[in-house]
This record gives sequence, C-alpha cells and structure tokens, in this order.
Amino acid sequence: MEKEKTDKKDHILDVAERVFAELGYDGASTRMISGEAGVNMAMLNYYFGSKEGVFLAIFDRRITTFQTVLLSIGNDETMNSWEKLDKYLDSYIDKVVTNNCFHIMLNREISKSKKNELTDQITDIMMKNVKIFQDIIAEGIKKGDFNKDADQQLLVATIFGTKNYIVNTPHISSKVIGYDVLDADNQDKLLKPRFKTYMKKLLKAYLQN
Amino acid sequence: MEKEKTDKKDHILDVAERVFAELGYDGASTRMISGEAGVNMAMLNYYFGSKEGVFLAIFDRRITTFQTVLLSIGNDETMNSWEKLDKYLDSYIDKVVTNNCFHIMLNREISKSKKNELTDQITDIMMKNVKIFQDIIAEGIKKGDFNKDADQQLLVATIFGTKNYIVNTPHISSKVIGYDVLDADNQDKLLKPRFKTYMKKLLKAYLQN
DNA sequence: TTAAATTAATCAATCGTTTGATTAATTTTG
DNA sequence: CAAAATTAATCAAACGATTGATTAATTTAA
Repeated sequence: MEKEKTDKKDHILDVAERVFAELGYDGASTRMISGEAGVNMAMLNYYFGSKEGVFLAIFDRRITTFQTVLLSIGNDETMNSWEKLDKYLDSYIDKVVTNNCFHIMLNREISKSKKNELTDQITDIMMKNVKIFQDIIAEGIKKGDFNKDADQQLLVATIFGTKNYIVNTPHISSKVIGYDVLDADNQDKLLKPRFKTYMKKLLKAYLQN
Repeated sequence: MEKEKTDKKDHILDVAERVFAELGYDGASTRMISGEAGVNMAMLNYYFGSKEGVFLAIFDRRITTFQTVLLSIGNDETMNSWEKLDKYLDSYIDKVVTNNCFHIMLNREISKSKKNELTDQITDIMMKNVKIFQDIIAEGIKKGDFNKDADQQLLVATIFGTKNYIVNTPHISSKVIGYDVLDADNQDKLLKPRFKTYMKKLLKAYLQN
C-alpha cells in the first residue's frame, strides 16, 4: 500500500480526461468514468464533489505547469522576435499534440455558444495562451521585425485554429494528412516536425517585410 | 394556418439547429427543442423518427445546396488557380460565417475521438469540402501557379482551422478580434471582408513562388 | 367520413447524486 | 504498548429527476 490517495485521484482524472474527450462532457456518464477507472461511482463525488468538479479538477492539474513555459519564452530578453516565435511554436506544438485529450475536451466545451460558468473559466484559461502569443507578435511589429500591416488578431485564429483542426478533429485530419494523427509514433516522428516546419514557414511568409 | 407542414418541419429544424449548437447533441434535450419550437414533443418523433433523426435532418437540409456552389468554382475552366482560390474563399467564408450554428454543431460532434455512425457521416460530408479545396491547390501547383514546395495538406488545416476558430469558439474569438463575432451586423460589415482579405493575403504569401 | 396531425399521459432506461453501512487506517487515551 | 476512539476510504443500493420514446385519445383538415 505504497501509493497514496493522490495517485488514485490522478488515475481517475486520467480516465475521466480520456472519456470526456471521447464522448463530450454530457455524453460521458459518471458511471462510465468510474467503471473504466475501476473505482466505485461514489468516489467521484467523494473526491471531487460532483461531475463538474471532476471536469474542473482536470483543468487545475493541467494549466498550472502549462503556461509557465510559454511565458518564460515571451519574457526572454536574449531572443529576437523571430527566435521567440520559433521557440513558442516548438513548445506549444509539442505540448498540445501530446496532451490532446485535454485540449479536445477544452475546445468542445468552449464551442457552446450559450455562456455559463464553465465557458467563462475556459475562456480565461485559453486567453492566457493567446495573450503570450499576441505579445510576441506585437513586439515584433513594434520593433520592425514583422510586417506592420499584418493582422495579428486573425493570425491568432490561424495558429490556434490550425492546431485545433489537426488535434481536435482527428478523423478528418488523419484523412487529410495521410496517417493516423492519434498514433503516438506518428505524432513524434512525422506530425510534430512537419507541423513545426509548416507553421514557421507560413508565419514567415506572412510576417516578413 | 397558411403554412404547410414543411414550414413547421423547417421551423423545428431551425430551432433544433440553434439548440444543438448552444448545448451540444447530448446536452440538448428533445423537450427543450420541442418547447422552444412551440410544438408537442411527440412531433419530433412523428416527423423525424428520433432525436438522431432530427440531427440528420438538419444535415440533409444544409449539405444539398452547400457544395454545389463550391464545386462549380472548382470546375470552372475560365479561371486560373489564383482566381479560383479567391472565389472559393469568398463563397466559403460567406457561407460558414452566416450559417454558423450548423458548422458549430458539425464540428463538436466530429471532435469526439470515439468513432460512431454519426462521425462517419460527418467525416464524409466535410471531406467533400476539403476535396474541392485540395483540387484547386493541387491544380495550381501542377500548373506552376503555386509554390510546389507548399504543404497542401496542412494548408487545408489552416484554412478550415482558422475558420473554425473564429466561428466555433465565439467567446474566444470575440475577445481576440475585438467585437462580437456572433452579431449579424458585425459579421457582414466587419468580419467577412476582413477575414477574406486576411485569408487571401496569407495564402498568397505562402503559395507564391 | 377518413386520414393526417396533434395532444396529454405514460413508459422503461439512465442520469448525477446521496445514503447508510462497512472496512481500513490513524490518532488518542489509559 | 494496547485498547478505544476517531477519521478516511470504499461499497452496494437507492434516490428523485430527466432522458428519448411510445401510446392512445383527440382534433383538424380534406
């Protein structure tokens, strides 16, 4: 009995994250999550209070470490704008392609047009990532590194939108790209490097003077 | 009582489309749809057989007319590749920004990683739009109009992904862009022209030799 | 009058949650 | 230390509410 309760809670969140991504928040039942996690149904409420509590707990676990890396890039004084952009893309793409369950879950819930407490929270989380990217672009334009006529707001839509398309609609993107984007091996050996190269090239073409 | 049953069916589908977009397929109940449509709950089953029948009926209504326009552009012999690309973007952006409920619905369901009958159908529908776009790009590369080193597959992810980001996550994109993207007036006067200009410029920068 | 349209009532199934009881682990007490 | 008291973890069972669907009765329209 070495493992503490934190491990069990983490295990539940692992499973819940996957099931939520597979079936959506409403489509995933507490019975299914507890069943696949191999724990009693009541444990979900015991640990996390409610179904929504489980959902929010998945958040807390992810977001804490996620943004510090990106932030450190944005604040690094030793890099110029192009280098920051490169680093940002490298880190971001590595992160989101691997932890795709979480981001699929995130995007599906935020795509509900009716606002609620959950969508507000998700909005806040996502906007932080956006803000870091926007600052890099804005700084680059200000310094004259990037084309000043660039639409930096729609550029946000392009970088995050392209990522979402590949990661969040794997049935589609696998057909488009030519291999299974959900396969871990394909992700590391094929998708990530290709995606990075493409994205840098695209942004360079658009942003350069 | 001038209106025929087709109008009533259409009215139900209008409401259902909105509610599905607001709350997701699982989150939207038949009672809510029938309630907001002002009809008895049993009418949904009477007309469409089941909840899934309603969902599929929304499809049938949209997809029939949607792709013929785009196809006619792709097959037009009088335009060169750049012109086709322009026309395609114009038509596509006009369409998807206005009928956003349908596309939000579509994307949320296809983002479920677990396959089912519905995701297969949606995949087929979406791949048709992709195919038309890919053909235009492929033809342009073949003719030498576009840069032959372009990653035409990831370019698909960019155009459709950028669109999805703006249309499907309005809470985010409204904050990023600076005005409410769900407002019809903003869509016509601000968003559409700006989006078209941006997209053409982006593709031009990336695709030109 | 007859078929189609519409209704209220009802169905079994499933939802998220709560309960009371039981076991395991920990702390307190004598 | 050992017994008692307390806390934490886990369970099966059941809760009321809601789900999608169906029935049978009624109204409308041709």
